[in-house]
Amino acid sequence: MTDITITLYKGESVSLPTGTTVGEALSALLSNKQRKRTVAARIDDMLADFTTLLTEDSTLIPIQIGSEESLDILRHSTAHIMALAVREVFGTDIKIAIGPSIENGFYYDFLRDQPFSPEDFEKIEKKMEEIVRQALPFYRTEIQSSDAITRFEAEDEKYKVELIQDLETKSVSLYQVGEFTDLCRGPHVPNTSFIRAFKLLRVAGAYWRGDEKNDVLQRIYGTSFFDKKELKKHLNALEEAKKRDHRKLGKELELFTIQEDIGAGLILWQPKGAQLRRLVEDYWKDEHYRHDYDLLYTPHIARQDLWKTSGHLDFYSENMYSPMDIDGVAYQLKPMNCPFHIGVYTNKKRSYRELPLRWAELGTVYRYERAGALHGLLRVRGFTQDDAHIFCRPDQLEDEIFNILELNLHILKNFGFKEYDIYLSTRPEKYVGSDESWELATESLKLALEKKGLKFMIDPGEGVFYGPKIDIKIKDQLGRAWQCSTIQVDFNLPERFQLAYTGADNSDHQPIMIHRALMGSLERFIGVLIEHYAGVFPLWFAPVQARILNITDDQAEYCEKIFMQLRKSGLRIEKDLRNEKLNYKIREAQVNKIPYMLIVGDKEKENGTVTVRLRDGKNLPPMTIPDFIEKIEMEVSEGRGI
RNA sequence: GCCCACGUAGCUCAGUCGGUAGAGCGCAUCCUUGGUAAGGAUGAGGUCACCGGUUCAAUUCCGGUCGUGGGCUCCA
Repeated sequence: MTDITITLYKGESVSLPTGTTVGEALSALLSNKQRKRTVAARIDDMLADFTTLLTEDSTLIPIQIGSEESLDILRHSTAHIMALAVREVFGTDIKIAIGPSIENGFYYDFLRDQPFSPEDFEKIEKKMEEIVRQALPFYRTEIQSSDAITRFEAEDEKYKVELIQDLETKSVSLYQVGEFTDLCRGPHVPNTSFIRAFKLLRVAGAYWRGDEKNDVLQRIYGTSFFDKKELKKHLNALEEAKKRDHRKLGKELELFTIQEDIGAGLILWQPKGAQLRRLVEDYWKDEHYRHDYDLLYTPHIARQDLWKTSGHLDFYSENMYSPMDIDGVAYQLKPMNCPFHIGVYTNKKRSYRELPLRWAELGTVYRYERAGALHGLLRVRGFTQDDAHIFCRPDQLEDEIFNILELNLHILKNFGFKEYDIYLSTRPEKYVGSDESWELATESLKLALEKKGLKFMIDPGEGVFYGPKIDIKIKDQLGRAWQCSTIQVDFNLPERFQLAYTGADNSDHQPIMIHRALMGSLERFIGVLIEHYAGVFPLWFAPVQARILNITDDQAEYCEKIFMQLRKSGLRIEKDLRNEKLNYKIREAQVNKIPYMLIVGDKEKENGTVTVRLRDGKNLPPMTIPDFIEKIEMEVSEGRGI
């Protein structure tokens, strides 16, 4: 038998016989302690288990506990253990589909008539613990695809058969743990004892391969970690997310409500929420004006013919509401603002000298969303986009994109979002516009991103049919990503509406149109803001900035006076002069997350001051009303960043 | 839209194996005037989501509709 050289990445080498397993090689190369923390290895670009045979000189990168990859492997392995447990508890009549690791956990899809209940979860978890205790190894085998098909057909595992058929490979790998053998690419942890901390979280319906024409499967979600502390931390984070849920906080803080008799997906902004929204809107408008945009207002309905011209009736009608008849002419609610902005553009003949035109509007649109997709403020049927359209010349495109990115990040940063996932989506299979224009636009988007020094990923073929786009997902306090900003180049509408400007050569040219939204929609953005801040809004856009609390009725008159004084200065101020104890009033203001409590007793009344309590419990020394106003105004202008 | 679960007072929830319902918070009134996270008493609030069916009787059982939640799908 010949020897091969196995090298540890950035480490030493050993000479071992051909056919040595990865596990054996790692034992030779790593200390006992380190090997115990290793779950698999990377050989070149391939992931391998401990049982993988080494037949040529190789370099091993150990995958150790703590890395992203190790968690992926662990969770994938846990999914297998769950499937094994499910079949041990409920029998092999339950058919298995797929069970991958996902962000923060894993799932496995099963075909079973009855739904899984919480008691079932307990049984499955108990069985899983038993399996884990036995430290069962994962065995990998490679077999001919045809043999695998025969095998799974015999077991009546139709989903597995379908998967293998679609793979169209000669051979497939199988993993066996205990009595359970599954089609799987691997790798897995060496044995089940690595699975130390897991929990099944919920069950939900899912279609086989995500297609609603297929069988509905039951998907059990769970999560898994290498130690109990990490699991606990994760479960706490889930609890925290629940506490921050904008639907819950929206109700508690009286920001918005959705009512059954008004309609699903339609938001009613309550006074506090309306105030919050107004602040976001005003800030947005100010910033746009400062960045040389002009503001538009356009209607909510338009003649159906307009939507024919724009093409929305062809490619967007399933999202549009049925037409209404006005004097025998069909009108439809707008799902987008673009045709209206185009209407402003075509109002007169345009010269190359006036480009770029930057027009912004908080435009309310209505889109049909499937009932099951609706979700609080994040997915609704009527919403207001922070929309803008830029009409420019090709030579202006890159600068315009760059400027949009600047404004975009400036606004997001000011609202406290400092991390993003950025995607550049390129030409899809079906598209309109010339290849040269796609080339130019895609390149401009890319250059602008690079010039701004932004990291981005390319989503090949994921652009809209009318042009390439940049999508920005913002990361919130808990690290969750939300799709908000989008910048899209459009070759379609300028063509459909025959947009033109007169060039320096005195002939007509077609402008490039850019659609963009920074917050996406006010509804979604505010929903994300609520969760990001857990309802504890910074002073500059807190719906209520301060509340006056008197200690006894004796100070009521003085409180009324300073209330009006503060209100007139533009502060968002409330008063609580009820016949309640101070403790009680403080608690309530605290629960309402109000930034400042102005406490007024006899001392303050005599001195013409207020004592300021912050929502973190700290106290400021008594100050006069003008001093307090000045303090607030300073803090607000700092927050607004203008 | 599809699968599963759910819908009881303004809110959070309990309850009725079929005989029209309860708590806490909130609200109102009264007592209390108390300096940094809930003072006390009394009281008013419910077509038990809506529409049908079964039944002597339905909030409870059955069917449908609407809505909500977790997913699938889609997206601002």
